Amino acid sequence: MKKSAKRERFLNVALELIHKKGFKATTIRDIAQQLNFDVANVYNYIDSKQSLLETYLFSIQDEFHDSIDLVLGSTHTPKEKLRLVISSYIQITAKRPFEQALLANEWRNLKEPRLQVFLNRREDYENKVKTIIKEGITKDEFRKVDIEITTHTVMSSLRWVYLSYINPQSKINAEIIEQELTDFILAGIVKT
Amino acid sequence: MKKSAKRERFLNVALELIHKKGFKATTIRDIAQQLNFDVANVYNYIDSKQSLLETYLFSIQDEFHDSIDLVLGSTHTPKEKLRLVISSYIQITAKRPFEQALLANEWRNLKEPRLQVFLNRREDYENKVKTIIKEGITKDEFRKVDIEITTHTVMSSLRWVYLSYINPQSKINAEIIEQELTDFILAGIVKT
DNA sequence: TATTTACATCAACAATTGTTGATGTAAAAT
DNA sequence: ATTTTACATCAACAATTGTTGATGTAAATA
Repeated sequence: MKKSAKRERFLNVALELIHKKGFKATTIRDIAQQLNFDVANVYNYIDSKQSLLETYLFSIQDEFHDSIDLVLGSTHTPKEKLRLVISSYIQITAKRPFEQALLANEWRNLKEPRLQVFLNRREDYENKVKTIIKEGITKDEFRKVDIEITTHTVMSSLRWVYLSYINPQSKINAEIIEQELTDFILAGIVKT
Repeated sequence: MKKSAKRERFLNVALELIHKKGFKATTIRDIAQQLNFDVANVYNYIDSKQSLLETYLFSIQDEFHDSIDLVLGSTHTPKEKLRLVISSYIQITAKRPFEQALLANEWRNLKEPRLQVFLNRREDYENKVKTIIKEGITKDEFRKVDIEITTHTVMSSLRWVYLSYINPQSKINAEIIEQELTDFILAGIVKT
């Protein structure tokens, strides 16, 4: 699949539609209509409806991995590492809120064997966060929290953020999200 | 619709199936097959596929509202109120993890006008949490956090908990979830 | 200039979907 | 004893679905 301006537009329109209606509820005919062209023409842009979803999900998943790998490879303290992970997570979300929404809500619609690949990769990411938290506890920077629970909680705390970037009438100032969220999460973990 | 033992079983089997496959992906034929009876027989238990989803969602949504109303009507301090809300939220989740999963993932499949009712009611709940946080700030028990962001974060921190009650191979001890989560959330809010 | 490429339309398919009507039967209520 | 109720089966519907093959055209490439 090439990357032309037309294809770029196609992918964006389809993405917003899938976000709005949900993947299953969005038909190829819906996408075609939204773009004002024939149903069959959709297949000049994609191989299948499934592959379309895969494109979105694996692309943004890769970006998340790249960013956390950068942090993991650094020499910062655990506290600084966690702060950086939160920061980069929010930055990616700000840049690609719709794909992040799919990541949160539509991954179930993947089919095997790609679903398994996706889930393994997601677990990888969680394990990387876990590593940071473990290191923080070992180095006595973090309280002796339950690692499983804390990892889940940290991840979940971040998962709603895309909403404030998608919804234009959101009263939430996107700029202060990072500060507030970082404060909140670190307060729950860091030793005082 | 009556409440017989057979209907009870039907609702439970359908619920787990819908949770596992997703609402859209679960067909009436899937449900029938899982129960080992004919497709048409399903309609002796429900009016429509839609109404089935509504049954689950509004039922557990009501329970959440009842429990937070109890807390709001009490004379506790904001900190104690928040602790009670978290506690009752987790208890409901523990009792009805599959319905909680639908609440988190499948509400989009509701159709108008019921979708609007659901969303208004969900906003109501969030506003009730907001009220507690506001009160905590006013009474100087909580830090001067951003109310919108904090409410979202608190709610999101709780939304993953059903996983540990559904997944039997979860390494997470269900008993300590409440303690850890309460600690985490309060640490992010309470003034020290 | 000749040819490949990207984008577009039309018609049609096979499969899957939620739902209904007709009909039956055993148990419960009258 | 009779009638209603709860639960069950069978066959069939109309609508919607993802996808394909045949065909066209304008622009980019050779």
